[in-house]
Amino acid sequence: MSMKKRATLADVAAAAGVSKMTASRALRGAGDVSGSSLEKVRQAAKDIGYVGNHLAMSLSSQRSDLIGVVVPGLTNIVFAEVLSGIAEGIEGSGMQPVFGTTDYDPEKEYEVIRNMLSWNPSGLIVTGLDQPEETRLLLRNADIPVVQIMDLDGDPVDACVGLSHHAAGKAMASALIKAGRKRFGYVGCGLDKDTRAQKRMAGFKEALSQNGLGFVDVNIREGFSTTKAGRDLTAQILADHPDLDCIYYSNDDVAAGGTFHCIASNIRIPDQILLAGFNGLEFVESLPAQIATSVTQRREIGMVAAEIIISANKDKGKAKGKRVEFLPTITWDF
Amino acid sequence: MSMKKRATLADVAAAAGVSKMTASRALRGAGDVSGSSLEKVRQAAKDIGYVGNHLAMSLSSQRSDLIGVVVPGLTNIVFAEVLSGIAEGIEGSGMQPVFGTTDYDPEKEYEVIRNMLSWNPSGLIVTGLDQPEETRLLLRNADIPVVQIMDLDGDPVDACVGLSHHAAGKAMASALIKAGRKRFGYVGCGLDKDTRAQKRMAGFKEALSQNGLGFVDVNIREGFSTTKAGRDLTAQILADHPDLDCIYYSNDDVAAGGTFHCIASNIRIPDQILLAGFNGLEFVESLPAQIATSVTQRREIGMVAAEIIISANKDKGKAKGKRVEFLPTITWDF
DNA sequence: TTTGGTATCGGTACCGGTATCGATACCAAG
DNA sequence: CTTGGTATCGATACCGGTACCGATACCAAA
Repeated sequence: MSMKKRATLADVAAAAGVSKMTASRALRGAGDVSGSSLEKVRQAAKDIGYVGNHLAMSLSSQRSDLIGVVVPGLTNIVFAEVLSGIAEGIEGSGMQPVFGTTDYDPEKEYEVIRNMLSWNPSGLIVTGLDQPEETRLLLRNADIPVVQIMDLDGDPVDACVGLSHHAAGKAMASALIKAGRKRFGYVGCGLDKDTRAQKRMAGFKEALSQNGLGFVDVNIREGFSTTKAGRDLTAQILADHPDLDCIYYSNDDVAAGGTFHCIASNIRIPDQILLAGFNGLEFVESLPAQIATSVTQRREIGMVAAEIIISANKDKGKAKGKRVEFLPTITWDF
Repeated sequence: MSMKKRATLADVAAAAGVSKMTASRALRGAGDVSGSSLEKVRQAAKDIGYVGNHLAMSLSSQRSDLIGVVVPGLTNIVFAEVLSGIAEGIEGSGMQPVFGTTDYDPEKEYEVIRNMLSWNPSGLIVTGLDQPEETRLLLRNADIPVVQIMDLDGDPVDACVGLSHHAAGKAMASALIKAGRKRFGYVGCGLDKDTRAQKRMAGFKEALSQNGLGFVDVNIREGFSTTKAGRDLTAQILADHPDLDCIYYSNDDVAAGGTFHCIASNIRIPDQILLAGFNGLEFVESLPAQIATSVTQRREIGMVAAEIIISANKDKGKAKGKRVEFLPTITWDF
């Protein structure tokens, strides 16, 4: 039973009493097949339990129904949500996502992309715009639609979908200044590798200095963004500077930790101190204390990226160099 | 430039002055190649920028370096972490994960698995044990290693890695009873589809009734597990039963919402009420109030599943029917 | 009746690799 | 000098589909 090889198109054709080609056309819904043989082939395929072989199909037709997705990692819910959006975007198109993670390591990213290209994917979705030139060359020469996501601050290889993190940081700073805050701290994780968090911080800093302000203190840790790190770093920065009236965090996970520290230490939010994160994760609105955040459209970014690739495959050159911006909105009733 | 087709093995062979076969052997590190031609081929490949074609390789060698992963969805961090573990487990093996989401829909699951099989994957990782018979047949006939993950309560098709949710629910109930709690409530989301949450609840209920206890109230909502739902449902159940001294949640996300409600409403945790979740997500230990949870090893489950598939491919039949249990531990200083 | 167009089908040559096996060269042993 | 073993290499036949083009049948128009 298990020794029996999987049925091939030839088996189906034989069972239906037609040629391989007719069987192929019938199952694909390509034309030039009479109603009667179409029915015969379909029935035969069902009887035999024919499954088809994407490998052979892709090789011979030179296109692969595979979409490569490259993200830094999946420990952060943000990229999981992007993947989820991609999965939704390709729904019904018959495509399959293949993914690879880079751990924010450019060399690993290069290898992952290289490896993906060897599957002849119909498109590539890559996180960020800050690839080294060697990687960009790889992408450009791939001759398939490439969509870079999550970031708009930079020079895209082809299409891109996302937001300007620099602008997002700047906007948040402006909002916080307008809210009357004066003594700013910054708390973050993984700033050494996460270029988008760097850009937000830079934008934030720029807006501060345009208003004659600056960070009173900056507390950064390497490694993953965790709630625990946020709580610890916040305790630390507030021990050093009890008079801070605002902290900007690298993202909501870290900001949540800050929130928890303040609640546990009876520091009143937002009267005494205002906390601001980034992403607009689901739990933020339910926190027992209100914090500010920039809501990003992660699912939508994934969806649109997937759709661009699909439409670029249907209509060659259609989405060339397309650029889609999802402006983040700041949640806070200033 | 972009019209130029990708270099093939034949191009490399020509450039190196050897036959296709020798080039193939050289690049794969298979034997029967002299040092000099090995060097020539490697150099030629590098010069040309040869990338290789997994499609052709897989088709001709009849194995595919692809591992199919089927999860309910990626909106929940739990499955994202499993994927992350899988990515780590296959690190360095040259395999690539392809994933598909089912949205807890059995029919969609069937289609996704079917579609994946057509890529001739070297293995399949599928979430849960509760597939309908038709799907099980598909998996059994696939004649590749299949690992079902996250659940052990049931009859696996082949190998399985995970935990008993029924036992986990029971264990949590026992612990809470031992802690002196008497009036139990239950709050959950998506119980209609999530069979593992159902099993936890059933186990919990069983332990309660073995101790002459029961749920005072149960508040369930369809749809995703969100913090907001947890907060709302908790407010509701406590409005109806202000005297509950313990609530069991379908998972940590929902439990976090409950925690936030209690903090915002000045309900003392854990004196007045003890909250218990499931999963042991990272943020739980940093919450401003201590809640109980069962810590599951999600990354490890993914890693081990991936490793089983890899070893099963190296050593045919090696991991047949293997079963690995990751006992969850309850975090609470009872 | 001849001509030509349309609908339906099948033969053949690939797609880009690998498995298999036979060929060749070269050297040590008999 | 013959024999046999080992190292190296290439020709050929696939893997399971699809693209391309030619063949056939049938019917309407000339």
